[in-house]
Amino acid sequence: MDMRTAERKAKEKENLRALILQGAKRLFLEKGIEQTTIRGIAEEINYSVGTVYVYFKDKNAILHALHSQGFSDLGGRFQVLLNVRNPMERLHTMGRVYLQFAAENPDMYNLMLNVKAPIEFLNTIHSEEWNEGKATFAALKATVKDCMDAGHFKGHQLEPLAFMFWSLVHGMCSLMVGQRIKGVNLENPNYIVEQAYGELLKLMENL
Amino acid sequence: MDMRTAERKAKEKENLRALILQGAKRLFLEKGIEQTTIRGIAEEINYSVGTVYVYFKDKNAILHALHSQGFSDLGGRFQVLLNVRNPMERLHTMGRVYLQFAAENPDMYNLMLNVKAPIEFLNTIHSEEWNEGKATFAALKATVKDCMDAGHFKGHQLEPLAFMFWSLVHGMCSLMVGQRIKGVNLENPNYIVEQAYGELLKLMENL
DNA sequence: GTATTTTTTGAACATAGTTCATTATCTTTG
DNA sequence: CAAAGATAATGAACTATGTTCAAAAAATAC
Repeated sequence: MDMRTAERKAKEKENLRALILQGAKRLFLEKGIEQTTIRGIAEEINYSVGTVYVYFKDKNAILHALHSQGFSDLGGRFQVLLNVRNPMERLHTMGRVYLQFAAENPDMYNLMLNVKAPIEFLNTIHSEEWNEGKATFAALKATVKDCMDAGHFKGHQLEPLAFMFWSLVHGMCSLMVGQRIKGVNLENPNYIVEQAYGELLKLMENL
Repeated sequence: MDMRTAERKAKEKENLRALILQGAKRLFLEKGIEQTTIRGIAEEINYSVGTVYVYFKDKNAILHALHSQGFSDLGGRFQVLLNVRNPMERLHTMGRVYLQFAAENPDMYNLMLNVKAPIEFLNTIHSEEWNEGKATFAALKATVKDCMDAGHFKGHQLEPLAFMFWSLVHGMCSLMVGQRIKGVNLENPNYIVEQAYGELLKLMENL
């Protein structure tokens, strides 16, 4: 095959893959994960069902790709942390950015951290590395390490401590996106996450 | 209809309802939520699909009933807390019991706190009260209140603080049952939850 | 311009949840 | 006890989904 032709074809392939993903994302954000069907995606971009399966092994592969985009978005938001010099303040801001991301993209957050599909996809192929999770947790660990290097959290262990912070913030997000907050009889359900995060900061004030 | 007959019929109805739930639970624990189908449940107990729909409005109703059983189980485990007099120790133990429950019943925990179905079921009917969640959170709040009455957590607010604890422990459980822990490159993934919980206790030592 | 390769197609299959007219069973009544 | 009436159980049928794959269409090579 001609060199230029091969190049162009590769590009077209990549474009169509991106188009499918774009359609999938549109449906996903608009109607949620349940209503995002292969037929729906195909129709959205005016291709046939079969074509979708040429570019993605199965539905899990599509959901994994969307989940990766979500982490990419989140990573972009973390860029603001580069401007925060004080490590403790950076840690606080990181939590706020994370919380805000989940609040603004509940379905996407759910896909990224709760839904089984993306992880199942990794298990069916052999590489099986959850790079998105690894990178995100590494960023958190790096920030906690900076805090410790600056003399905070004396007597604590880096990894378990970082995991604890992640769990705390993820727990709030998970309860939020899983709709387990309203219905639990809170005095002030709208602000509970902010208030609870404030309690954490209070706890950490002298550490 | 005869009084005795009506009574017996009511009992038979209740029995069949329980039988369906029992079959559903068996399938659910054995094969997970995806593989628990109405047809499977019907076959498991040697009834037809239609019968299942006589006793439950839809699949969400079944999943909601299972989710309630899960909370009932968890509530049973909390009984040990009655023997723990010191409120701070009671709070710690509560967290451990909760963590252990999730570790031993990952699919059930997922159904109780992450899966949409039980909440969707509540939304379709009108009562819409998430009693299980309310009761569980109330138990946590009561314990935190005892701690505060005993002079701990000065300067904190009860409800946000309790929500923070819940989020923290739930976050660990959620990452665990959502299989987001392995694959994140931890030094010691098997003990991370225990270690992280230990970090929390360390943080709380002087509060 | 024809042959070959690549890409796209959509009918067909398996499996879900759900409905409901029909059948079977049980209860009452004369 | 037998017929009529009420209640319970049934499973075929409908819709919708993920998935496959032989065939058609389009692009490329010769």
